[in-house]
Amino acid sequence: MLINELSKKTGLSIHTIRYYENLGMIEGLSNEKVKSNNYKHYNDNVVERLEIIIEAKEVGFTLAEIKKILTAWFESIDSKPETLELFQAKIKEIDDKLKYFKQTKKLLEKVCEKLQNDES
Amino acid sequence: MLINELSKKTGLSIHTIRYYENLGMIEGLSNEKVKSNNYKHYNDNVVERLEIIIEAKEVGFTLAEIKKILTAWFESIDSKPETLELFQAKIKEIDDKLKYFKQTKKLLEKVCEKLQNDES
DNA sequence: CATAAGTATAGACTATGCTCTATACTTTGT
DNA sequence: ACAAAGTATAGAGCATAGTCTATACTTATG
Repeated sequence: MLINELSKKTGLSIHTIRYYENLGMIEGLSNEKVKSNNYKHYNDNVVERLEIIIEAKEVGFTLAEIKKILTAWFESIDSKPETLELFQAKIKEIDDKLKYFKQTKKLLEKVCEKLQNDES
Repeated sequence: MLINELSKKTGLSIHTIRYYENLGMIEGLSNEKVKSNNYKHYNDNVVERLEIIIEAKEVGFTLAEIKKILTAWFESIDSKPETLELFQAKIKEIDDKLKYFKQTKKLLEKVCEKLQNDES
């Protein structure tokens, strides 16, 4: 598929997709033999990668971190112990964040109660 | 307490604290009657506010959003239905994030497994 | 009492993550 | 064939959240 279709499938803007491609997070290939243009073609793996990017961004990973996740997951070149440690640390971070989320949810619920009481 | 002590208590840099103060998220008062300077004094309420800021930032709230949380919690001026709705929407967002967190944690655990298998 | 350390203010600078514009080329539809 | 739409590349611009520097004043210390 071309970038337009990829954009529609993922909900990401064409600009954003190109930005991610410039960062080396995804890669489209231009079919040099057949075509006179250099339009890039993206396969389903790219969709999968973008979906992981979206999900990981949602929980606060930086693009640099997500790039490492993708490399470890799809390329598995980077199987140094350091990388394993990085991800184990990240799992711990996620557990911490879960704690914070629950605290903040409680805080917000208290705020809501307070607002409702003030109103009545 | 002065800004230096506040910085030490919260772990935030003096620069960051002043940045938050410029945004109107916290307020220090200079004791105009007694002193010749305009050094600002911060009370324990400011520490509390900064701790809320740190916690809420941790779970991905923007500073603008956190400012509203603080206003609703401490000033309770802003008890418009809109504000209540904002926070109820935020609680829903947090629930969504919890879902994403669990997914991402699973992904990372799989990545770790994969890395460990490749190594062996 | 001189000097080092702390404080205030304004503004410049940085990093991240987009977002948009300009330019140029390619393809598609009528 | 010609206009409209799609694509590529480079680079400018923007929002958020700091971070740092310069300047100037105040306070504390040997």
